[in-house]
Amino acid sequence: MPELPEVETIRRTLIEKIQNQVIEEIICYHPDVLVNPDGISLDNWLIKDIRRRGKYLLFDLQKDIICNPKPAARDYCVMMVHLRMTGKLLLEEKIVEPAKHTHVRFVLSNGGSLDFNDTRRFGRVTLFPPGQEFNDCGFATLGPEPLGDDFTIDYLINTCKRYGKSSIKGVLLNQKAIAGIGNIYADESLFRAGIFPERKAGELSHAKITLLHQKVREVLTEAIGHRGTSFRDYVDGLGNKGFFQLHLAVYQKDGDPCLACGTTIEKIKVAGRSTHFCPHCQK
DNA sequence: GCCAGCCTGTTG
DNA sequence: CAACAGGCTGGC
Repeated sequence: MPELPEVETIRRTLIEKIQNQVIEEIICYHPDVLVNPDGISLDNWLIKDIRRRGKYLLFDLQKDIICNPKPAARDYCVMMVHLRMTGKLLLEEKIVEPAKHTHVRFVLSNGGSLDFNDTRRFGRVTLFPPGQEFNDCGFATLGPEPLGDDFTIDYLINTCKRYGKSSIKGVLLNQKAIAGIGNIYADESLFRAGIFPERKAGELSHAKITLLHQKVREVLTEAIGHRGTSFRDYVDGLGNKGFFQLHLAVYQKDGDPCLACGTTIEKIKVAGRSTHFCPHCQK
């Protein structure tokens, strides 16, 4: 479900509320969802920081030891959360009965909890010893952050060359090429850049790639500004919806007139995903 | 590349 | 009832 702007919005809502809180206990209600191959302790972790990389959230945890001048490696860990399609992280102010699809609960020192809830159960919470999060191969092979300095026009030109036979939409969705773009923002970026989603990446002119680079950053930045897209069930860490669905041009707009030219928006399948585009504006 | 598979829920 | 859903992996 959530793409970069949604995951970033969740990160921001959570860090404000629970940085420096202690996870007193991690309770797992469904064994598949919490992955802990190193048998990391499930209690008394101080939340030092919450970072995002692509669609992953990384919680930097430190053992809550009051006077410990020489912390050992086992006093630190990284908790990686991937929400996949329907995952949510929801703060509860008090301890309540776990919801139907709450699979992992983080009991907090403020008397509440952070609940990992995921209807389709594709998402995962994985615990790693410090620095070992790269053992998750999806994480290890992530491309650059599209809003970061490494995502340059030259990088996108070279990446389009490297994945030249693949559709440009396939490149945008490929997490090894660029981290964090999903189906909504791929379609919206391609509309703004005027590129037909099935165009081979290798055929695009440098001018078009430059425009796409700009539009990818523009769409993601605007979407973060609107706190993400709540198309079906996305909510942030406080249960609030985003607003970027009010600014979508093509995603889920098939049958509607294009706001730019009036041509009917179409829906096709590209790179295995439903794809929305304007046949007049996108070539 | 594509496509099934992982899951449950919603929509047509 | 079938088709589809914001993601990703692994097997051809």
